[in-house]
Amino acid sequence: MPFTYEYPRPAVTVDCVVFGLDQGVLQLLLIKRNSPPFAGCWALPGGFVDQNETLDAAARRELEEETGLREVFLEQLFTFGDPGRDPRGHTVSVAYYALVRQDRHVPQAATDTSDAVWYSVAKLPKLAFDHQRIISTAVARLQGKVRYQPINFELLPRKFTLTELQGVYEAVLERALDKRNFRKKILAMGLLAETKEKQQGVAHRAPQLYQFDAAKYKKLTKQGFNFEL
Amino acid sequence: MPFTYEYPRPAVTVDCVVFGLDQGVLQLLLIKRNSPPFAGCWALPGGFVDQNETLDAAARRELEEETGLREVFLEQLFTFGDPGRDPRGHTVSVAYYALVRQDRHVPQAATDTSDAVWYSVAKLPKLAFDHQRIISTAVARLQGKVRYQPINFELLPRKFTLTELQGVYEAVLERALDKRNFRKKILAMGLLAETKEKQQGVAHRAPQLYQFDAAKYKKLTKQGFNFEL
DNA sequence: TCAAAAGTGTTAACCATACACCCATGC
DNA sequence: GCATGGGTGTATGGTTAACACTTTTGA
Repeated sequence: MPFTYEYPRPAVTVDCVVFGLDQGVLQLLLIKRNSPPFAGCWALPGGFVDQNETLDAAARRELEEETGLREVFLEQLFTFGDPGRDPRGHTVSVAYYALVRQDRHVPQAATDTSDAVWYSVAKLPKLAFDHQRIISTAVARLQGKVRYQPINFELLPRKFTLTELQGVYEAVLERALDKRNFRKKILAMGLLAETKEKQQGVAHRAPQLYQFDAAKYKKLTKQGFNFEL
Repeated sequence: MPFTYEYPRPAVTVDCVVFGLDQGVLQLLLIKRNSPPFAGCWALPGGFVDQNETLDAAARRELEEETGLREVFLEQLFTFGDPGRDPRGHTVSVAYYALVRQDRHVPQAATDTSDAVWYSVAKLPKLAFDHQRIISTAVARLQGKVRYQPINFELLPRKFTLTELQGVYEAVLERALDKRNFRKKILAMGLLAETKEKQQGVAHRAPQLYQFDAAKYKKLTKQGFNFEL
């Protein structure tokens, strides 16, 4: 069933840069393309925006369809619309980035069409379209955002150790941080609540588990509090 | 001449939030709409993206067509795509924000169709579509960006006094800054070059005029320098 | 008892803030 | 000579950065 308009329209798609963490290494979820263009290449999960669908909804739908992931942290990144970026014709892509908790990682191998695979951000394969550029934009955004918004928690399980948290910052920022200073600072903010649990089954002193207190963060933010590194 | 596609496509537009400065007050450039929907309402300059046109090019083209402004600072802001935002049908708008130098301000009253008028950001009229929301997003972005990128210079003439520059920061951030600390900090960065000129014809000590040294900024940035407030 | 990571304080350098008076100019 | 904004320095408190050893646990 064809759709006709008085003026030409570019196609509108969404693409998702999905960040995850494995063994303290920043990973990205990619999809193997089965059909042209770029058949056999790796690409970001994404697809066309449906009629009367919000952009956020389209991104979430495509993410679930292609990777099985849902209820993740998702934010709009940037819109890419260079005419040459898709050989099939003028396509405007609204890019999103997502952060996936470590314990939800597993991309249901089940999803019919596609193999979704985690790749270390440091060693990405050749990518379809301008997806390499989208990823670079996403990494830069994440590095910037992490300094003034507590979003790194979205990459860890609900309960985590301070060392794990520090590891996320180090993975994202690509530099080492001082352990004592990091703990001092992050605890001084009062956004972490100790749980009564300690990590089990490690061959060394069992570390304390903490939880991020989102309600407290919201409250402090309203009072003009500023999260900083 | 109709254009036909296999699947429905939203229309794609660009909208520009144009910031200017008048007597130290932050202003916005708005267009009076002549035709429905929202005839008689004020709106952001903008329009449809042409076939095989980049988004940036579309934004610049619309800006020039509707306001006569060209060669301004222009950056992508955010993309708004809620299905209800345009009563004519599903329309995705890629919003941009622009900063206009004070000495280029004058929106050629000449541009045929439209009256473009500067409004103080503090006292905006009722706006068409979701343009109020786009503007709020732009103001928030500008306030954030100004702290870590030297973009405020784009709102001043090429040569300006430190008091003028401080005024821009105060207008954008909506709070007073300490004169001595501001000067110390901004001069310490070494991004301002004294010119040999002083401001003329003022009924008090003639202030020194400065210029922003973009080349130096670029060089320092490459070396890892970080502009901060 | 060894290996492995957890946890913990102090000091010194730097940076941010607060604050008030004299200066040059045009009218 | 007066009104107007331009221009300048210091002291204090707070923040960041650098740095090493003891503790707990499981194997």
